Amino acid sequence: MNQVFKALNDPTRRQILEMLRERDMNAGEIAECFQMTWPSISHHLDLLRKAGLVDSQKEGQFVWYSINTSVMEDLLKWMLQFTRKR
Amino acid sequence: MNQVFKALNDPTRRQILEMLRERDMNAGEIAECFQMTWPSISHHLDLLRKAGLVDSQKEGQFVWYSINTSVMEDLLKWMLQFTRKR
DNA sequence: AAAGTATTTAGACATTTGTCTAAATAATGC
DNA sequence: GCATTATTTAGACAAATGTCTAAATACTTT
Repeated sequence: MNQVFKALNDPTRRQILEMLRERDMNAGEIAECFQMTWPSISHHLDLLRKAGLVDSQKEGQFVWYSINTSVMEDLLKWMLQFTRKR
Repeated sequence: MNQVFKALNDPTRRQILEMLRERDMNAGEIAECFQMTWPSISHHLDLLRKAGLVDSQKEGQFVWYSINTSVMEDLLKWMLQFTRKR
């Protein structure tokens, strides 16, 4: 869970998640959406993947990224404890 | 929203929130639950307060902290977008 | 096999973060 | 008013983080 919170604690990574919510994207497409070098984006994707928030799959020269909502659902459960009555 | 994610990105602060979910506590009570100096806990409480996740109220020499779930609900909304079908 | 495209790895560097100690502020009780 | 208790502020410091440039890896096309 620690890794999930860590991964979400960056605006670039959260934006990547929001983009992947719409459709799967390859690393290059993602990088082009930001004014940041490819290695930086690659690093962000790595953190998201390690946190289990995205999956990656190599297809030819491209690496496709997709969102993995199951971890997000775990986080949701953690958060729900605060909104329910004590 | 940035501040909220920042505040949640620390195990001590998350534990404080979980404790405050059960009951309001003063700063000293909270500090005693951790093997950490009071100034460190005070700093964590400050970040939680600035993120809007807790409220504080002075009463005599004590400062009472309580959880504020409205910000947590905003976060919940952000998160729900990922679990719903695209 | 050589050149080109897509992506990651390695290493450096400045900034941010979490913790500490020491000192300051504020309320209470003698 | 002085000592005691509760809490915060200030300042220092090591560790973690986000970004960059340069180089490496892997696949494709010629």
